[in-house]
Amino acid sequence: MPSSAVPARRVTAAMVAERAGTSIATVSLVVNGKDRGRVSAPIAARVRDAVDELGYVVDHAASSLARGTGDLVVLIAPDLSNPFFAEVIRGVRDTLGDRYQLVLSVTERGAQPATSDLRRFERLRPAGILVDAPAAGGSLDAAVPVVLLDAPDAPTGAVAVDYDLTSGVAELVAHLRERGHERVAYLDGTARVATFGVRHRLFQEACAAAGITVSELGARADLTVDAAAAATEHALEAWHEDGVTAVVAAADTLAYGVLRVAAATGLRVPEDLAVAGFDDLPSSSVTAPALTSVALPGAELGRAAALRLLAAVDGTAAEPVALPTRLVRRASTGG
Amino acid sequence: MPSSAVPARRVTAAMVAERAGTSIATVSLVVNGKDRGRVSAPIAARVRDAVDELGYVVDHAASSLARGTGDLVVLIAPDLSNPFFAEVIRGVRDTLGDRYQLVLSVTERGAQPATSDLRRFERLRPAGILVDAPAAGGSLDAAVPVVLLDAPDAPTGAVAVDYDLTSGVAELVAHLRERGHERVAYLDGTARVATFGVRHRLFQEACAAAGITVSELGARADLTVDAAAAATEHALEAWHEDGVTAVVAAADTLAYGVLRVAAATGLRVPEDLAVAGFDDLPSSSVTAPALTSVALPGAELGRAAALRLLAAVDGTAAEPVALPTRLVRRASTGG
DNA sequence: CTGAAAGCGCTTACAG
DNA sequence: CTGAAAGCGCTTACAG
Repeated sequence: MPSSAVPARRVTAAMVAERAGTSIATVSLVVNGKDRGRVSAPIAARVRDAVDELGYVVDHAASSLARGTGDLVVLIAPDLSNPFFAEVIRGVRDTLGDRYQLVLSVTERGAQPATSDLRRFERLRPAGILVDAPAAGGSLDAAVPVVLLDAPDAPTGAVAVDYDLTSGVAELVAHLRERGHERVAYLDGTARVATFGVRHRLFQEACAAAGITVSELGARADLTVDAAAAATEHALEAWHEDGVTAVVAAADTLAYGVLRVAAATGLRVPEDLAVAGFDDLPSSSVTAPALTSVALPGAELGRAAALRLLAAVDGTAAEPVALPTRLVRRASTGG
Repeated sequence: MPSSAVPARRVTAAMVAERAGTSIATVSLVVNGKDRGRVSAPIAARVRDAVDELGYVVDHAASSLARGTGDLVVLIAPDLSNPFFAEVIRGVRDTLGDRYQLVLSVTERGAQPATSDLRRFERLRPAGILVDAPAAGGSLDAAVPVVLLDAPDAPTGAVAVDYDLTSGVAELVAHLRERGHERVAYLDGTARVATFGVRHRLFQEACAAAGITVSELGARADLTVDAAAAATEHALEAWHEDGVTAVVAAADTLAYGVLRVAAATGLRVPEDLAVAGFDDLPSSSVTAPALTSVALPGAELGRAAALRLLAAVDGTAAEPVALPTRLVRRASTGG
């Protein structure tokens, strides 16, 4: 039989009640664990048996309609392909436990989560919504608890978890300084995400403080290796003429593009051009050469966000946080 | 105001009906586009105005309860962090259009989607479920249409879309043969996924046919760079003593681990050891050296799967497919 | 063309 | 301790 051709009959609470010789109300109490002191032990046992025998599962639509809210938690993110998110998801899931069911949603290619995405998911009556790297400036309130991840421009009062990039950036700039770089270029992302703005700004400030000049000849690209490679190809000669000896990219993925072009044009990394990124993706240890990067611990971000969502669901307040970051030195900057 | 502290009031069809001076039934017809010839133009217009003014959105729980099914499509996958999935997702989304809303679910770390995952999502009354790389042997029927992706062992009759790996593997083996390899090792994945079994088997068969010996000293690892590196470290010396000159990994991620260990131990790739993988991930063009890989076109897989799900939803039958694959030659095997 | 009403499958006071 | 009943917000015959 085709697995999709013979829809099994849906088992309802009424069927369970009939089999257990009791009422629907009692079934509901038992399956929701609200039977303590409300249902006698023998009846509860009969209900549980019937549930097992019939394979009953509470219908989500009916339940969340009656209750007003369900057990779904939605995580909206711009780009799940970034291995960084696997970590975030793991962190969220671990803290959510199995009282809640996590589902993910990716925005259209390149777009940041916006209010419209939130609206679309409010319909589902989720217990809460997590939004990663929301579009800058959008008002993101909803009829359900919302926690923002990596949203340094979140409006005051919004529940948000962020990275404190100052430590990581300071280490990066000190490292570049140590390696003798005096003139560097910055390869930014094109996405209008606040965290990119912060990375760029902090980097500029730290360079200024350390006496490093950031070349006017910055470039920007979509968050793909190909786009970054194209942007680099375009800018490389100008960088060289401008005396640039190092490129810092707003994300590891962008830095990969720089590495690819360097390899293709015979440029030695780090001797001719040092390269560094942000994220410290797993693959950054196997690029040619291995990539120096400001590590952004994804699982911790996910954990912190989930904790705050749970608090919001319970009506408890939670302080915003900023997680510390650090530099991972590798061959692309001479270790 | 905290974005999560002041839940906006939910707008219902009753509120829209009152504002438009009509009934709930009429509102339902209009918002669902079923008003042609059933609702007069002026009333329909008033309803639409009221919808806009109030920002009404049909409640998903109520709607799918009344209708029996909703507009959600669930994609269950073992590992979204693999950039391969970004492509699959893009393909699914593009063909689904916006009549359906796609949500994703990742299984617990390392686990393949199983029947229990299906059960959990049936509750949501989705229009259909897509399951990528399901656990081998599980019966995966559900009360909703299900399409399997990358499930070469799917029971007859199940709707599945797969890769035809024979062409890609044949090219890979011919390429290795051309480069003079006579003894190779295979680094398998540990996940009990059918597609891995197929890759391994086809590779062995093709090698046998081409007169290449596959070393008994195979290894296996979880689908992470770290795990693959550990497995490689463990096996490397034995491979060398066994006369192995090339390693083929069941996935690019695994091949990355081999590359890392090779680099760390001063082994030259491909001179001392050639390396190849499956997937052709975007980052495979920037590894050290760039990785030869059997390309598995993710977006096409997603598109094919979504098409078949739409057919199943409409009650139409659809033939299973096997998408063609090919080899991408790069430096890790001497191009 | 329009709306009152039944019903989707639950949960939760409420009365017994 | 137990169950009848109202209600969650829709959709869809059905009667007008």
